[in-house]
Amino acid sequence: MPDPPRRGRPPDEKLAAERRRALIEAAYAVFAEKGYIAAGIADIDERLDVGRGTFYRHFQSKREILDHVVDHALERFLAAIAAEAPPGEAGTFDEFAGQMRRISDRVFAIAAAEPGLMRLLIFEATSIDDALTERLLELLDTMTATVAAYLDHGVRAGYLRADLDTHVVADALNYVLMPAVMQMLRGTFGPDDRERYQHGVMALVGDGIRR
Amino acid sequence: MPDPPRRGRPPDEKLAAERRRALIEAAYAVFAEKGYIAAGIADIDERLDVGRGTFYRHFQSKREILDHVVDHALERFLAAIAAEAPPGEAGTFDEFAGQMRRISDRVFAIAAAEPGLMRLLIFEATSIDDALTERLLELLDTMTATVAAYLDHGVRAGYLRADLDTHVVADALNYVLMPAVMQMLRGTFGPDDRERYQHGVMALVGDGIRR
Amino acid sequence: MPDPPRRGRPPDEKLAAERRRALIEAAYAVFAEKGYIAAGIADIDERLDVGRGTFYRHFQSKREILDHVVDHALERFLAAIAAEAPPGEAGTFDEFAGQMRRISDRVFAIAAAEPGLMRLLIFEATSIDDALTERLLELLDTMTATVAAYLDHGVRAGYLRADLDTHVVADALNYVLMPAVMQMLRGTFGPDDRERYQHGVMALVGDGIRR
Amino acid sequence: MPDPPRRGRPPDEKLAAERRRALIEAAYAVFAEKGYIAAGIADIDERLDVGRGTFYRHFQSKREILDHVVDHALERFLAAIAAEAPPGEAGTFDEFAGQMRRISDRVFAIAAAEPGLMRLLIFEATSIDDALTERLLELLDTMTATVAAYLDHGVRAGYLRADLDTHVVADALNYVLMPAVMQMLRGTFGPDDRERYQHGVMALVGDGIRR
DNA sequence: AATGAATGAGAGTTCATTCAT
DNA sequence: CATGAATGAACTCTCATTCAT
Repeated sequence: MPDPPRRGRPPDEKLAAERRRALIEAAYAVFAEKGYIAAGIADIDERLDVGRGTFYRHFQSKREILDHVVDHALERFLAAIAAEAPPGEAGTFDEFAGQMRRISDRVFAIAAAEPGLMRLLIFEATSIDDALTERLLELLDTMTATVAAYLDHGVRAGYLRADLDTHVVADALNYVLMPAVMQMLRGTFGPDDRERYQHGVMALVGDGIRR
Repeated sequence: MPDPPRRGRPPDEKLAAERRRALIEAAYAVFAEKGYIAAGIADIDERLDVGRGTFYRHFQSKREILDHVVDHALERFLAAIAAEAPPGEAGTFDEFAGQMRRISDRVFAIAAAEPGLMRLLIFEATSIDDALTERLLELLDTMTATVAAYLDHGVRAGYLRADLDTHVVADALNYVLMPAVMQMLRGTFGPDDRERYQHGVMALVGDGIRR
Repeated sequence: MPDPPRRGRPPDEKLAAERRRALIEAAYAVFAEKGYIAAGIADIDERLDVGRGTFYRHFQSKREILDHVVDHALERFLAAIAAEAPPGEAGTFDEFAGQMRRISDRVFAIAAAEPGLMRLLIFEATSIDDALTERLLELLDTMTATVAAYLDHGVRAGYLRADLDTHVVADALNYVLMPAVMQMLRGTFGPDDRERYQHGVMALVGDGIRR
Repeated sequence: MPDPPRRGRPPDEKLAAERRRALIEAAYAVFAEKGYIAAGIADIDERLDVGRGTFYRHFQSKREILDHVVDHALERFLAAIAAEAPPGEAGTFDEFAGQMRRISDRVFAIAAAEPGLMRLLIFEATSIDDALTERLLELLDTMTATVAAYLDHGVRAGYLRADLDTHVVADALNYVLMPAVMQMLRGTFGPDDRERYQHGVMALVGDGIRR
């Protein structure tokens, strides 16, 4: 005999998941707009026009939903990096430069689309929690390690200088994105500026790392 | 008609100015330690052992004193840069490199001495206020403009590449300090790391900008 | 006109009654474990693995089911007393003492088996409601009246002192159980203590009431 | 030179102490009326017509002020006992009986004056906190130990039975007050009832413990 | 001029109860 | 008839700010 048909309204897990998603989205929007600390649970509820307690059906606390918002964001960054072909694909410096270019394009695209998210991640995280700060720093470490892997391959393949301190260079390359990101937050950074910026950095760094 | 002569003991303006200074200093220490948001007016008052209301005799709000604290901090950064000999002094690339090195030494020294201040400026400012964010970004602009002036001189003097996009390079140079600053905030960045970092960056960038 | 014959499956009254019973039992367990105030409707529902709303199909409020839980408990106490042979059965003081002993044994047994229930009845009831307090006090009155009936019989039968204030003595006898009950709630009252306690009380009171 | 005169409004510790006292009193009244759990901080504030935050200037939490309310109450009980002449003063059974009588008079007086307090202590304490329950049980232990000391003296002095289990009897004597206290909470226990009760208990117990 | 007691809006969170499905 | 998602009032507690002294 199969499971007896359960009485009543089925738990509709899709609905619950959808609510969670909607709440995370609303929280993301509110956090991005006002900042995590200034934002209130009420702002999130009002954005969805739900009651005060609904939030707490789905998340234990304000702090918890922040983790989900951050998860969401980190996944996007990691995807932006992982979408690129692996280091081994590049046989020449120009191919390598193309890889770097595409990764930075994707990061820029995220920053352009979601400046509030960047602010939340880069600037507010450290005010909130050691755990959160640590997660963010781990993301940066991951990005550094990824770029370092591309550099290491370049050294082995012979198109980058043998004496590169690849870890330092990778760190610097990552952070070199920051002035552009910060100018995006100001709203004074259009596609032309971005083009100019990427080109300038490559011209600057290119000779420094090329063999 | 001039102000009528005031009766009684004149309000001691020097004393009031001193109080203000002391309050700003205390606020500086408290904000650096706990962060602006987590800090309370009470913390500031207690540090000076004055009553709760005294604060409001000298400042209109918590937000107002933050401006003065930030003034204080920005001055230090600007002084760190201004202390260096003007661009015109450097006649060779090596002299220029020495200038850059000394500026970055001073910035590192501030960051090492006052990590809380860095956190406040870099990470918390944007959570608080658009006006404050704007001020911070202006500081970055000033730093960029300053470094760009050194670069422009180098181009004119002939020891830097003629085709440098000096503004972009200056931006990037400034932000290249950031990974180091962030690692300082984590407490995982000793003097050796700093030496290695500065050296690595210079090796990387040197060839890129030198003529 | 009689009720028109209902269409469809008749509401299964037996099933509904069973649900009620199960809910009361679950509430009993939950209230005994966590206390009425700390307990939530959710705890009751979860214990039966039913939905949140089911509770409200059978009871109007948290307060209402408490009445039923208390009913249940009071019945057990009354049964503990009623199980004893009626006063008329005892012809001698020793027989009377045996009756008292057996009644107190039964009350102790309930307390030992269900300390949470005792806590609910004795200590929490009065925090909740005047109506509930009143019901509890009526139980005590009933117990007093029952014991007084045993005493009255003993006076008439001649084995107890003629000048006993039977109501006062009955009251006192009931409450003399309390120190033991309270020590049970503390967990510092084993069977030996109970034996010693009952024996001590009987030695104390025996001479006071015996003719 | 003496301490320089401090500027500003002096801390006026008397005022603060008075506020504390007033708050404890208000809390006592509110807790006695509605019970600790049902009472809100707002009730206390409104009773004194002060703002919401004033409470928290003087007490860290709702739980903390309860401790002070309970302190207050326990002191009264201990004073009621300590006011009696020490055990050694009684040379005869009648003098001993007088001592017991006066102690119980004082306890009754407290219960009559403050039924809500009794309810709070006896009935609600155990719902709140293990720490509070423990404190209450310690009070009961103290009362038991005190009465046991009177009994022990009586045994040594020869006017009480040599084979008394003094601890058990003391426990029972203490709790024998309870029916009266509970009836006071119902408001159905006037001075006559009390007289009758005390007399009845003494008649009952007197023969049981007297030599 | 300085004090610190007082304020009260607003925060995050809980939970008995309702009701669309 | 059962369900469980949704509700929202009420809770305890915080803290920037005010003001009588």
